Formats: sequence, C-alpha cells, structure tokens
Amino acid sequence: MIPQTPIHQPPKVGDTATSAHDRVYRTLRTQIMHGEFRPGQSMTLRGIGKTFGVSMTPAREAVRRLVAEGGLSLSSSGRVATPELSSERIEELASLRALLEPELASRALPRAHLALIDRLQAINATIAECAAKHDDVGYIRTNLEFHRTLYLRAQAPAMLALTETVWLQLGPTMRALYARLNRTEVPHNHRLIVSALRAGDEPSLRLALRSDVTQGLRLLVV
Amino acid sequence: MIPQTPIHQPPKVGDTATSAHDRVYRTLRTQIMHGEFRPGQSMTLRGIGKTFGVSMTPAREAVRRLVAEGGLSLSSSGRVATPELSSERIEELASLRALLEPELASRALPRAHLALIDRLQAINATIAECAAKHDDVGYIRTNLEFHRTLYLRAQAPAMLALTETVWLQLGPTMRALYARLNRTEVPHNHRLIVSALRAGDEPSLRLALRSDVTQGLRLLVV
DNA sequence: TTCCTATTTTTGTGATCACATTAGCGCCAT
DNA sequence: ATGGCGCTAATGTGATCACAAAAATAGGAA
Repeated sequence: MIPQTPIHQPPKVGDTATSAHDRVYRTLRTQIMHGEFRPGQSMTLRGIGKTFGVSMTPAREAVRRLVAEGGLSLSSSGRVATPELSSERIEELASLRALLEPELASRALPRAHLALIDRLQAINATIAECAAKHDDVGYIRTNLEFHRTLYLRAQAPAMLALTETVWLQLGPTMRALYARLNRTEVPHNHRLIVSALRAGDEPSLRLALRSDVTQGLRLLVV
Repeated sequence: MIPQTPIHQPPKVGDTATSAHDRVYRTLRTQIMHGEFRPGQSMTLRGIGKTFGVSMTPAREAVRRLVAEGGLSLSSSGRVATPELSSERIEELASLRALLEPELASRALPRAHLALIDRLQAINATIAECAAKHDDVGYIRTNLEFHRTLYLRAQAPAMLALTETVWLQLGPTMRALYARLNRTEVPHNHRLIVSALRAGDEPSLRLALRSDVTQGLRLLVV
C-alpha cells in the first residue's frame, strides 16, 4: 500500500535529445577509436556511470555494445578493459582494412566531385598540423576523418559500419603505434589518394589506399 | 530500517555455466541467423524475458548486443524488430559476402586437409536432405555450417566474426528468399567449392565462393 | 458507418538494491 | 624479508520499481 517514493528522478533540467546509454556509448566509442585509452586499460561500470553522471544501467548497456563491436574486451569475471591485440590479430585487422577500404574508395570515386577532393586536401593540412604538434590523438582523429569523408561518398553504410568496427578495435593499438613512430608530416599516400581521385584513376586509388592502410600497422607486427 | 526482502533470487536449480544475458543473446542470435523470424517481426523486452524465464535486464542486454550487430533494428521509440532490408542494403551485404568469403576460403585452402573436405561433402549431403524435405530453416542452418566449417580453417577469427555479422543481418531476409525459390538439391557451387579444395585450385575456389554467395541474393534484389 | 479523441494498457528507460564473486591488501608465521 | 592465508572492499549480475512516452482500444459525434 505505502504510497511512498513518488520522486527519485533527477531534475534533468538539461535536454537529453537522445538516451543516456547512447550518449555514454557514443562518447566512449569515439574515445576508444581515437586512441584516448591505452591498450589494456581497465574500467568499471560504476566508474563510467559516475563519470557520465548516470547509474550503472546505461553504463552497462554502452559497455555491452562496445564489447559486441570489439572496442572493449571483457575478462572471464566480467571485468572490462580495452583490448590488447596479438600480432596475429593486428595483422588480420590490417588485412580487413586492406580489403574493405579500397572497395569503399572505388565506390566513392565516381561520386567524388571537386568540393569533396578540396575538403580532403584541407583535412590533409590539418593532419600535417597535428603531426607538427605531436598531437597523437588529433592525428588519429583527423586521419580517420580523412578516410570517413571519402567513404561517405561510397553510399555503402553497412560496409562503412564494418570498417569503423575495425577502426574501433585498432584504436588503442593505433595510439601506441603513433606515439612510437613520431610522424612529422602528412603521409605520402594521402597525397596519392587525392591525386588519384582528381585523375579518376581507380587502380592507383586502390593501391594508394592499400598502402596507406597497411604501412603503419606493418610496423606494429614486429 | 526495515530488514525486509532478504530473498528474491529464484531457486536457480539448473546450472548456468554462462550468464543469463549470454544465453538469451546466443539463442536469439542463432534464431535470427537461421531465419526463424520473418523480416519486420517485432518483439518486446518483457516478452523475451518471459520466454527465457528472466527479467527485463538480461533481455535488454541481449537485445542491445544484437542491435549493435545489426541482427535487430530498433525504431525511434525503442521498439525492437527484425530488420526489413532495402534492395540497396541487400546488394551491399551481398557485396560484403563476396568480398570477405573468398578471402576466408583462400586462407583456409592451404590448411584444408582431407578430413575437412570429407566433412564438407557430408554437410552437402545434409543440405540435400533439407532441400528435399523443404526444410527452409534447416537448409539455411546447414548451408551456413558448410561455410563456417570451411572458414574456421582460415584461422582468422576477426574476419569470420565480421562475416557472421553479415549473415546475421541477412538472416530474416534469407528465410524469405529460400521460402520463395523452393530449392530441391544442393547448390552446384558447393560441389565446385569441394572440387577446387581437392585440386588446390585457388582461383576456382574464389570464383565458386563468389558465385555461391551472390547467386541467391541476386534474386532478392528485383 | 467512419473518423477523431480520450482513456487505458503496454513498453522502454533508468535507478536502486541484494547477492555472489573476485580482486586487493594487510597480517602473521617461517 | 617473503610467501601464504584470510579478510575487506569493490565489482558485475539480475530483479524490481517508478515514470514517461507511445500504442491500442474504446467511445462518441458527425
């Protein structure tokens, strides 16, 4: 009977255009993909909840989703951490990038108009800035933005989603890689990609993509 | 203060070697992938919970995971249903299969010993049985078993996982397809795959896979 | 009969709690 | 000093509840 506890909903004065778990999910996903976590970094549901000002429930759902996509891995006891990839796994994920991304680029090629190519060139300039400032996270973020901008033109959402899943899995490892090799300028292959787009040269485009995707990861497999 | 409600845990007399949400997840995933649901079929969290004898919480986590993999889609209001794919989406997923599966087969080829090939031939016999009995779900299940058995030899878990994600997305649609075209025997391409494996002929193997993967779906895109 | 509206029911979301398990850590004996 | 042991705190899991939004249903007016 007791008609108690009518209110335990927080004020929620702000707007939540989207649900809480989705906000947590998207933020964590971006952070992982951009390499803001080290490989093997562990986190707790209550900790995530406190960080985002929510209870365990949305934190749990966001984590489950990320685990399903391979962005987080969970131990036998349910503890969650950022994945530490074996050499074989890195090689395999690099192969997947080499398989998927040239295909996406090929599909984008006939739809790539001049404004897009100019935009890609501008992103390359930003990449150069990040490299000069040794901003690893910025470098990764802008580099992925370059690829995503191109692939969005492919009109292949499922293929792009799968590719982003691969990026997500590689996120923490990518950070460890770029911190090691200390780039100082925009990768040469990005220039080749832009050139091939301008020329409408599909074979060159595919080759440049494959090289760009493979080169960095190759250093990690030692 | 009231020290009430010390026990609301169900007897749990059975063994749960794994967690509840994982059991729900795996069962639903298999059902979706094998085409046991029609495209657009909706379900509720409470309904799923009642079906599996659990509360909403594990049902929600299982559903979230499946949504993340594309096996279920959720409407703007959070309602969950099996996805209804557009022609473009089906075509795209078929392209993904055509991209990934020949690669997996190529990687499996050097590792494919005789016992494996014999096993594939046995699975083909089972497929023929299902076709004769017009057992659509059995047909899909056995067909996927054929492919998975081959790909397991590729030693490429991430690539296989991505491929299974594609299968999952196609599950309900696949059912609708096979119910329509009423097969009566094992697909010819499966025989070609076995032959190419025996001969160690990689180009033929890739071609046979691409054909096998593409042929059925092509009919759906009308 | 048909269409619009109001009410009732259903459903997803997030918070909280009890419980089991595990990891972390100190403590004592050797 | 070190290694094993037990205890405490922390953590994941699942159930339950309150609430808001949406869907379904019923009822009345044209």
